[in-house]
Amino acid sequence: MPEPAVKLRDVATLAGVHPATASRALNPETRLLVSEETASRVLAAAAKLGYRPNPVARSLRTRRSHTVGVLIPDLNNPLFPPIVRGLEDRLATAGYVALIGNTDGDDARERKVFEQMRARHVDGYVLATAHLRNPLLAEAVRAGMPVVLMNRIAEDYSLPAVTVDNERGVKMEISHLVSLGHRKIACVAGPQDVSTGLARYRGFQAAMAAAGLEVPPNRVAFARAFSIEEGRRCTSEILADGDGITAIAAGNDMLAVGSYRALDQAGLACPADVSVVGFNDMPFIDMLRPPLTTVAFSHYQVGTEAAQLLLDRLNGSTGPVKVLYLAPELIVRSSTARLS
Amino acid sequence: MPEPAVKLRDVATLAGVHPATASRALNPETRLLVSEETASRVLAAAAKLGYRPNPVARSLRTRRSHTVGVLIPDLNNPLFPPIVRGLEDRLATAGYVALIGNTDGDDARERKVFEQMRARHVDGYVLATAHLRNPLLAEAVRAGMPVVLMNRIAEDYSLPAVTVDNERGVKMEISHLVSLGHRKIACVAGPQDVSTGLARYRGFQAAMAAAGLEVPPNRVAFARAFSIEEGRRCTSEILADGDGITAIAAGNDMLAVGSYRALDQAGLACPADVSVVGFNDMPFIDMLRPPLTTVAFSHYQVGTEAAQLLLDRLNGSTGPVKVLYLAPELIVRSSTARLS
DNA sequence: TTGTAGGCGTTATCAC
DNA sequence: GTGATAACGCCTACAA
Repeated sequence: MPEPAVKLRDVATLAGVHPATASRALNPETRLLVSEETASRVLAAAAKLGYRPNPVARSLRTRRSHTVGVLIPDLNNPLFPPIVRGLEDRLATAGYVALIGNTDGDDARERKVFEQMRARHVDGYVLATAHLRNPLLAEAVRAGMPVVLMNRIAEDYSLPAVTVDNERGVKMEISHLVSLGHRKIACVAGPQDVSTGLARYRGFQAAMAAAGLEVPPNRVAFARAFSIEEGRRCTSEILADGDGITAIAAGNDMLAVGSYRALDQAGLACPADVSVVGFNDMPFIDMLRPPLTTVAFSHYQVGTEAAQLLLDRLNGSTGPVKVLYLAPELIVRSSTARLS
Repeated sequence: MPEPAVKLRDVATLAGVHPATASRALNPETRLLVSEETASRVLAAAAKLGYRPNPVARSLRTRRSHTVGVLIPDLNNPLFPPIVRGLEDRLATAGYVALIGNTDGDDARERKVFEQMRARHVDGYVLATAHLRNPLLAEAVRAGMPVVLMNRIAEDYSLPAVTVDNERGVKMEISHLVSLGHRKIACVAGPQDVSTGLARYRGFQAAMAAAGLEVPPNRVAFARAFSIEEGRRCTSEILADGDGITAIAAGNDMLAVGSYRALDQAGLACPADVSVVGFNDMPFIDMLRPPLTTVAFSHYQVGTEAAQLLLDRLNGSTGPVKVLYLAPELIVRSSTARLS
């Protein structure tokens, strides 16, 4: 007995009005078109019957699904759950739901998911997939779909976006290391075809230059992915060079964990021999030994702000494109120590 | 220019057939009702125009949204991302998408999310919310909605479910500890109004009894939540009793981390003084110091199996209710050591 | 202020 | 095998 499902007509009948009138009474936007008395009669009838508008029929009519597509590389990356929650929570307050799609950093898969979402008539997209050049962007914009970027920005500032200020975050880390006496600071940079990888590497170079410090090429290594293994590999390479570095700035926390591994393997202690900093302050990273010094920002807020930016577009706001930079915060833990 | 959107009628026109015929040709289920020749003509026309069926219209007509509601306590719990991915991946192969709802363990919020999903006409539910007694279940079943449980089972086996064999997992841990010479084993149990908390506590008592070991009440503490802080509190209580325990079986990995903290505070070393085991083998738990001995199972598979169970129901399968117990695996790391 | 009528795009049920 | 027709539930010009 899958419940008869009460529809608008039933409400109208019970209230003794025409369905059209009931529709107007039920919709806050049009309620003022109806006499207060009938309106309350309709509302009462609806409540009594437990009426729930059929969103499918409504969507067919209004051509809005109240659904947004969210593309992320991988939900298993601990960075994303809080972001997604922020998104969903904020979207929910406006009656929207999120369709989550994982791309695994694979362009083909990304396109497929994108198309499936389009087929489902999502009203807009939130993209957190990080590859810098991406034809999807142009395509979505051309199709008139509202798009918001997360954790990356469009090179030409042509799209609304929310991201942490990566450059500033790295600068805070380098200042911290320098204040501890470190001079020979290495960089385990993230992939350079990814927005965050590039921005943080640039930030590193800028911060070092600002501190008047040299960065010989043998103190920089580029990871092919934000993974522990790549962090380990890059760090090992740098250590093998025998340049006597005393600190490592990793492109994110995962790479920093890889640095831990490499130091272990090389018989070096953190922070006694080498200090390490990460980026992101991802969940549980404070449980490591030693707890990692890193840059934090509100992941949840990235989600809520991105949702808000999209909702603004969805509501027809047509103002200038907003790009939000969230403030980074240096979290000093025990992976950094004064140079002795 | 939000693209004119090609519809069925356009395809029909181009193929020179009636929309109804085009519909039949396009739908694999009904294609055999149409001559092969016209079918291919329609298909060609559709391809040429880039036709995408409007799922909203289709849903209105067929009364199936190809959408399922997934209720979980909190996406930020690292256990869930892999489960959700398993779900989504499997559902996607059948053309379904998941709507994720976080309940935060709050019954009121759970009901709200449940209702919102119902309003969106989800075709079924996957519930991973853990509270044992839950009126939602009866309600959903009464409404004729397919429901599958994850990480818990219905007490009377009345609903399809996927879960790890908690009792067996705990038994493996206790056997492991006993084989290392431990006898005074404490239990930091999870909340008893939660399926996994209860099952693992029962498993603990059963395993201890089977090993012929006593469990005085002062060696058991019940956490009010699966949190680090509760694990710390419970462990501290047990330690304060001065009973000289040599091992702790925690209700899950978070509680085990709390045990680490409490041991630290008490000036005890793990595993030198006290061995600790967790449950779940959650992501990144192997990065702790010391790496945690725990019980693993495929989280991803929990998701895929649950999805499959639901799809079976959705496809009208009406066989007996299946309850799947995934095999647990003991992962021995460095938090357990031979009693010296 | 309220009723009428038509249509959103698709599919199910008839006829032919 | 194919075409015609109606209906899924709702919204919105337009008319009254």
